[in-house]
Amino acid sequence: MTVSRLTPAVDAETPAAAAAALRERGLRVSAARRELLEALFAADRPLSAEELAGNGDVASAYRNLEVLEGLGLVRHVHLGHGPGLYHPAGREREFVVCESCGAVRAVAPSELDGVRAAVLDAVGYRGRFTHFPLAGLCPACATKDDA
Amino acid sequence: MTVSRLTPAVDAETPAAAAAALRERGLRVSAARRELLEALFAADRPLSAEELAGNGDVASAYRNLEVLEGLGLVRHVHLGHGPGLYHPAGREREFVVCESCGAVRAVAPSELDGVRAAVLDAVGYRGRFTHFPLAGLCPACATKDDA
DNA sequence: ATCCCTGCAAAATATTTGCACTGAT
DNA sequence: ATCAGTGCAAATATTTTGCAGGGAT
Repeated sequence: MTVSRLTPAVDAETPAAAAAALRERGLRVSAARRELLEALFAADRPLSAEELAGNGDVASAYRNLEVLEGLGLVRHVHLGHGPGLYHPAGREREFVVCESCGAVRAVAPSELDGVRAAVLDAVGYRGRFTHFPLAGLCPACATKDDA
Repeated sequence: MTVSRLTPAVDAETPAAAAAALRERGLRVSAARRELLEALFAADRPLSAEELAGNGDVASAYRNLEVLEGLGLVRHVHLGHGPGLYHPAGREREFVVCESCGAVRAVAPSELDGVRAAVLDAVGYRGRFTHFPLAGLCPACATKDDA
């Protein structure tokens, strides 16, 4: 998927709202999709396709997540070496990860505006930490200075 | 490898120096390792294990890169979804990648000290962009505002 | 001579794709 | 009734691991 990056977040706050968004586009709301959305919105953290598939088919989960991401209903983030992790796009979040202990902080984008300004100043890029997180050492690991 | 993150960079500037570092630790300098180091130091950009293996065995390339990384002679970076890319650790670099066009900037760590300060201020982490790059939109893509 | 390293095969992990059938509309 | 979506199998991509033979020391 390339289009997902170009699609603005759709602020669907519930599985029902997301289902409605699917129907609006002429897409179908199957049992698998309903269960996927249910799991997605119930979670308090980003989940892998495997976790989201539950009993169901993982390949379908990937396909459906791709569709939902294309519609801007869902996003995924890569926190380290594991599988991509999916979450509702409406919950606008950016991620900070500790490379030593793996601790993840999910923060509101506004919390990283100072970082964005510094990145712009340093290299001219507009920093975005939704797909790949900001990496570093958390306070505890930085103190241990073992990394 | 977990140890690689804990190992300081060794400033070997040539394949011969790296080979010497291997011998110092009682490790052997095989043809495969020599060729690997040759390719690694000759490259002007980080290369994948596959590229570095050339004709040789990819599994051995991975194993050897892991060893070299454990000694602090080599590092790898993940720029997007492809394979990890390896480069000599002596060339201290951090990476900035455009999520839209894939453009990569390799910069001296000092260029990102301002960013590090902002990250520390915002979330208390010590930013490090050697293993996972700083992600965002390059000036051209940010202007197109298509992402 | 020792034993680290190699090369091949196979497994593990993450993701994608082909295909025939089924179910949402 | 149509055709998007499902579930299974298989392919693809990246990386790791087991093993027996070979080469660096």
